[in-house]
Amino acid sequence: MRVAGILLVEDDPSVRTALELALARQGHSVTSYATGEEALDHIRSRRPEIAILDVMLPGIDGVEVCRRIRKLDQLPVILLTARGDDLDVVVGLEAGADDYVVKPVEPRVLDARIRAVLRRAESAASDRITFGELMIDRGALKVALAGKEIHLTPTELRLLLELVRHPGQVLNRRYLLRAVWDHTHVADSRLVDACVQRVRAKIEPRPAEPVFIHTVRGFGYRFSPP
Amino acid sequence: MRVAGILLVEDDPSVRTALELALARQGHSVTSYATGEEALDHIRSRRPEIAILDVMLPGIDGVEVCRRIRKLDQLPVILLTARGDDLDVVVGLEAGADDYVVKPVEPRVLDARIRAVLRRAESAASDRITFGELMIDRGALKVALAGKEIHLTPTELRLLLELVRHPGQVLNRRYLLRAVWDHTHVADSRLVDACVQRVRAKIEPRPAEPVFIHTVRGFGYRFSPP
DNA sequence: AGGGCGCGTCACAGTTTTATGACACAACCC
DNA sequence: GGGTTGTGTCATAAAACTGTGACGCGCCCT
Repeated sequence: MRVAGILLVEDDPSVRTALELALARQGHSVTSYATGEEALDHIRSRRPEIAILDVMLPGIDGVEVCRRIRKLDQLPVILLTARGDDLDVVVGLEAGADDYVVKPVEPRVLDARIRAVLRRAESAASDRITFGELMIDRGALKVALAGKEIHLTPTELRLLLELVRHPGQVLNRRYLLRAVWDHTHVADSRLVDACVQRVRAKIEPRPAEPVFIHTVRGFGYRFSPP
Repeated sequence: MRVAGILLVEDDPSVRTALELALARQGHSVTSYATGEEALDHIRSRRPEIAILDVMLPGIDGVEVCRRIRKLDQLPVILLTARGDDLDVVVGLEAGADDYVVKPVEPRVLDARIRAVLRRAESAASDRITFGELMIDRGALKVALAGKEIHLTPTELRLLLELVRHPGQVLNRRYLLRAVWDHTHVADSRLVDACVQRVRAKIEPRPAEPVFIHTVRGFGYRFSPP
């Protein structure tokens, strides 16, 4: 059975607990928060596969959380709302939600929706992408250079995927530490550098003059296709 | 739903019509041509968001069309080819294609590829500002003058970004020292001047008569676009 | 015109940042 | 248990960056 890391945001404690329990019973692993702020704070380190957001939240509402998630990520989002607020549906979908579920919801229905959204997201995102000679298959988690498959270790792969997710953008070490490792590390560390070197040694035809992962002195690293 | 203006080049009428229909059904707007010449003739006026090119074409083949498109534009390109011609893949990617799809292709798969390529192109193009000939990409931390990339050191870049953040405003040295450096430096030194000078040497076409960073005697410096 | 002052310029050595390879330890797999 | 692989840390080398201060010029004021 496919299992997903779910980020749940719901302010009503009884609803939250009930959903958490139901989803856990379906085999999902759930992390939940009562407010959008908390969720946004932790989204990078927890790296969920899908977010389920109540629309009515204290502080930042679910639609706004969705909008912000979309700015950072392709993360699929399902919005939860009380029955029959049509306006919400339009706003929610405009904010980039993948699906919309009306409360109260049967756990099995929610589970089906989650799987549908994940399947869709997967088929859209799992296609391999190519940057010149480099092919990355995010579905199969495989990397190939000039048609030859290359073995990357888990950490190396996470690092590469993180860089590739933001092509052309400079990502600093702190960000990478939080995104790829679990921010449980000291701030000053050459860890990122070391891992970048390892990835370069594998994917760069000439590691001393990298064409994919560029060093931006004083700031971080940037993945940009040749 | 996101909709794209697609330029399709395919010589086989039945395949062309089928693809056109399928893509239109996914919500895209499609313009199609049977030959590369026609496509290149019209590419400027139609301004598509993405090109889908069959590799085997009478006259100029798809790879060559791709190469020529790349000379004029950043336009994303997906190549279509018959199954299993590995050589084509390499040549195609060398010509600068963004992705490569083997015929026959499921419309949904092609659609997913299109969206993936567009998403990538979009996120790569964000966060830039231009002042006349000067282009500053804050995401990629790149600066270019008249299309030519210019290397700025970290401090130079931070200084330029700080100035650019307040276009038209005069920023004094004390402010700049605190914003760009770590206010751990002596207030009176030629530090800021020296750095401004270094930036000017790189971005000003005629450093003696600056058009971007102006000196305001007695107060500080002002960035104002020409 | 003369003086005062602010600014531009420059070279370079000390400092900071990154690359690289070695190594130790942990996790994992027979 | 013995070997293999993955990962974080460190030492060192190499490269790049930057502060400094002296000097000269030109602007501005009287």
